[in-house]
Order: sequence, then structure tokens, then C-alpha cells
Amino acid sequence: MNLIIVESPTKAKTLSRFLGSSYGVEATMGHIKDLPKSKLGVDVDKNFAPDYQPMVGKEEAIKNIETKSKKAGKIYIATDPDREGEAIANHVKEIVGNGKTKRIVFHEITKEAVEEAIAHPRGIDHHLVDAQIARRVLDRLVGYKLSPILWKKVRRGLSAGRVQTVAVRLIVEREREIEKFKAQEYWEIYCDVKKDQQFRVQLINKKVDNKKTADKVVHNLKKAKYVVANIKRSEVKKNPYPPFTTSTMSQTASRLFGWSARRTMSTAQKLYERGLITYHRTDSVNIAVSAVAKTREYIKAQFGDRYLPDAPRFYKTTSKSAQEAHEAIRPTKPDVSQPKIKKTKWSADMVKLYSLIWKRFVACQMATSIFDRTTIDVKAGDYLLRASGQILKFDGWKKLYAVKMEADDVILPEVAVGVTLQLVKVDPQQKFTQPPAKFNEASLIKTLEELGVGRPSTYAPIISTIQTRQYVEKSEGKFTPTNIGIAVADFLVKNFESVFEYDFTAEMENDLDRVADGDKKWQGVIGGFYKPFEKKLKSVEKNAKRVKIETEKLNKPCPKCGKESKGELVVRVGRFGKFVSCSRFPDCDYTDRYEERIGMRCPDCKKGHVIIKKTGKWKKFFGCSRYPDCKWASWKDPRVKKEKTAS
DNA sequence: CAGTGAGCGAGCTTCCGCTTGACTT
Repeated sequence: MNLIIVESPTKAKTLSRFLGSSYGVEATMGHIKDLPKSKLGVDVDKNFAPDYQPMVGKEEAIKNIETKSKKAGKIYIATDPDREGEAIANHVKEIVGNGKTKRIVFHEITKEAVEEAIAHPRGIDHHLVDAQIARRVLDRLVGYKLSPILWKKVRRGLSAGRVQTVAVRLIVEREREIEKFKAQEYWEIYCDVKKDQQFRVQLINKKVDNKKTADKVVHNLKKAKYVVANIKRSEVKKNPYPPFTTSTMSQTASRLFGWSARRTMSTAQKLYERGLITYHRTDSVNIAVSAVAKTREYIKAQFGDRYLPDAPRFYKTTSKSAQEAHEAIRPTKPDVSQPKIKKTKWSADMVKLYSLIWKRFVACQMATSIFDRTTIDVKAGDYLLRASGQILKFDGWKKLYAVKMEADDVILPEVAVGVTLQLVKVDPQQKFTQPPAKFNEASLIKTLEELGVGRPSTYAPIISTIQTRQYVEKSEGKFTPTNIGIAVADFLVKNFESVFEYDFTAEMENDLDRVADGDKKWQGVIGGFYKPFEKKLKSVEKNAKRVKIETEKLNKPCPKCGKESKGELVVRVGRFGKFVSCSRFPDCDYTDRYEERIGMRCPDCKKGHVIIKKTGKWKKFFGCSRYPDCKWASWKDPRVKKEKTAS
């Protein structure tokens, strides 16, 4: 019996089905060797020699591969066709250790692709493995050298990294833009005009930015003569969106369902494990040819020829850092619009997400939608006003994948050039420019992807990390930096600017490509980075002052020392969340609980307020503000009655 | 489930990326 080794156990099961009994298939469950967690694991004096060790927690997977390999005939290592996959392949080869292994790759899980791969085995691509080593060593050096500086200069337990610090920096800088933003006044001036039917035109050739000008314009418009000056009709075509990647799926589920990246990814995982969708951690929009063919059949049968474009649509990945190891996220059976899913706690989510993925995918192979767009220009003295109308002529792919928040049809009446219109009303509207929006999960993931920072497997974890570290807080879905986040980002950007430049990762990727192509040695790339970095580390460690973290003031005197020493109450963040203390600490040691009220009285004593409390870093519980007089406490939110709390 | 901050300094914290499973943040 031959043996095939892949990363995902679900993939292993699927392959077994294709290949029958002459092949055994085993999974590594991701990486099996890595740098040790408890120490640097990189010998900076010996050309950065990395100390890759079997990973804690992967003993079973490793053992499994060892035993199965001993009995196997041919051994095909079919880990993912990308940098990390090649590294895993190399580690598998080291563990099997008998020289019998061959490396194969495929980009889609179809019988043809796998058979083709088996027919063309190769060896390990050591240049690509080297690129992974460089990536891994760089991240380790950045993370494990900078974090201890934060412990020393800011606060214990903090962390820094090529990815997480950039995420925090984005949020901090956005907050600054919002703070310094000054709203600008501007006016939009509309006129309702009519011939047989009334329609609305907007002033377009004069900028109005205050009431005085607006009044003058309105005054003139009231007296003006309105003549249709120009009519433009055009056909506007809209092509469907590409199928989902991890990033676009997370963004869309966030926008449409309000889901967190975590919720979307864990729902997708369940769909993947049930064989309903292709792999959900991907940066590619490629689609298996066989899936396209099936989808075209389905579209033809279900919607008719009009909805089927002449040729299949194939999409190109635009993201420059994409590795394209997998297909796009799509239903494995494009003709199944609603899969049968057993009723469980999660089935509603699964059905919802499946339906979204299915619609997006089938729509991506459907005909272009067509709008008739009409623009009517109206002259009123020196003023030019315009109305734009749009009518859906043929829905095409929009029949299936309707995008919320898109304007409805605006139908304009038939008028001719030169016709005089009657003014019904002038409607001046005062507006103000809006500050940039705070980041939410969707926009943060989008921006990180554009910068090439983070990978499909890490978008959701990044969002958790920056919150766990208390660098940012999420409220009503939007991220705000904490004082710690601001202090850490400022400290790191000031002292290690080059590492946290927004294009640092993109430049790193360029270097890694050179390593993968065999044009550069990985040690040279790391050496080039580390020399100046090490110098900087030493000088910052020696010279940088300890960072003071801004505290939130309560504007109340300290009950213990407020009278004689003018201590004031401030909010500090400790190991167990926020608490109130005296600004004069350590001279005054007054502390009190920080109460985060949820707006309801204690269900037990009816006198205190229910407040949110924390135990350890994570666990929240609800308690009474009168503790210890009232000992009421609950894990469950007392505002929620019976209803399931979907996270 | 009732702690916390500074500094003293035992021993400890920390990265990104690949997987899933255990568990609810």
C-alpha cells in the first residue's frame, strides 16, 4: 500500500474516497516542527541556525506518520503547494527518514488533479523551504526580541510582532485622524422640476460651503429659467464578484450578518468538514474547471440560456502576496443550493453561510447584469443641474446575489433637449464632511490583506490577539485603541520604525521570493535585517525611558488622600481588567472596583446594579455592585432570558 | 468569583503560520 500525506484530516478523508484501497492517506494537522516556545531557538551567532523541534501537542500525528511510513510502499508528501507546505513536507521527510518519500502538489481536490500530481512527483524544493525558514526566523527575532523590551519599558506580559503591531498601529493612527478631524460644512442643492412628471436635479457646477452662498444660490435658482440642456443614455454592465476567499468571505459575513471573523471561520470549518465547501483558508479565486462546468449546467437548467455567459468566467487573484495553494471557497456541489444539515446548535449559522457561499459562487458564473443609465442636464442661468436615473434592464447574476445597500431603480421621465421645465421647489441641504470611520473587523482584515500582512489562517486570530493583549477594545463592532495600545504602538514605531512601516512585510515578501527562486541565501536576508535591528535593540534597551501609560481620569478626589494631598481617582488596567485607583500611587494605595454597569438592578437584592466582572484574563461574569453585602453573581447575562447567546 | 498599579527581582511573560479540537471570551 502506498501512503499520501496531507495537512488536513478532512482532505485526507476526501482523498481516500477518490483513490480507493491501494492508498492510505494521513494528515499532519498543520506544522509538526517549529521553534521552541520557551526560548529564542535561533542562534544569532551561528548564522541564525534555527532549532526546529517536534511540536508539543503533535506527538500523535508524528507517531502516526512514522508507523504508517514503515509499512508503506511509495510515500507521497502532498502538503499544500506553498511556502509553509514545503516546510511541512521537509519536516515530514526528516521524520520518515528512509529516503522513500516523493513530493507531489495539487491546487484543487479533484480526482484528475490528484492523479496528475502522482504521475509527476518531484523532490523537496529546498529554496522554498529556506524561504519559510527566513520568514519563521524573522518573525521569531522580531517577536522575541521586542516583547522583552516592552516588559522592561512598558509593562509585563506585553507583546510585539510584525503582524499584531501593525494591526494596532492602524487602529491607533485611525483614531488620531478621527480626533484631529474637523468637519467641513458643505451644501447640496436640489431642485424639483417638472414637465409632465416631476423629477429632482442636483446643482453640480458650483461648490457651496456656507449658508450665505447657499441663500444666494437659492435666491437665483428661484428666479431662473430651467431648460433641458443635454440627455445622455448609456448601458451600464456589471460583472459578478469573484468567488470568496477567506478575506472577502469574512468581510461579507461581517457586513451582511454582523458576524465576527471567528464565527465565520468556525462555521466555515464545519461546512468544510461535512464536505459541503472547499477549503476555507485560502487567498485564491481560482476555480476547478470541473466545478465551473457543473455550475454552467446548473445555471442553464435552472435559469435558462439567457443567464449563461458564452464562456466560463475565470478570475485572477489581485493580492500580490497571495500564495494560491488552494481553490477559492465554493460549494463542492454547485447544484445543491440548500444542503441537508442535521439540526444542531450551529445548523442555522451553517445554512446561512453555505447559502451565501453558494450564491456568490453560482452568481460568479452567471451573465452580466445590464442597467440603462440616463443623465439629464438642466441649465438654469449659469447653473448646471443634473439628474441620474438607472433602470435594471437585465438582472443576470443579480438574480441570485443581490447586494444589500444598493440603490433602487431611479426612473426619470421622458423629456427632450430644449424643453423648458417648471420649478416646483428648491431644496438646499446643509451637510458636513464625516471623519474617517473607525476600523471594524471587516475593514481591518481588508486593510491587512492589502498590505500583505497576515494570512488567511491568521486573520481571525490577529483580531483576538490585539484584544486579549488589551491593545484595542471593540464596542458596537468598532475598534478603539486603549491607552496601552497607544503607548505600545507609539513606543515601537518611534524606536523601531522600519519594522513597522506598512510596507515592511511586502519588502520581506520580495526578499523571500528571491530566496525561493534561489537568487538569495536566507541567512543573507536575515543578516541584512538583523544587524541594524540588533544595534537598535541595544541602544533602546539602554537609553529609552520607561513609558507612562495615560490613565483615564474620573474627575473625583481620592477618598483617602484627596483632602490633604489632592489625589485623584483614575482608571487603571490590571491583570484582571479595569480598576479604580489613586493617581498618587504608590504614595497612596487606595483602590476600588471599576463598575461596568449593564443598566439593570441586581435580581437578588434589587438595590445594587448588575456589573460586569472579570476573573483571570478572559472569563466574564455578572455580579452585584453591593458585593460583599450582596453576593449575587452569575455566569449568564441576566438581560438574556433563555435565548441562546450566539457569540 | 472578588485579585490588579511601581520597584524590589524569584521565575515568568513573547512571535507567525499551519492544522483541529475543546471550549465559550
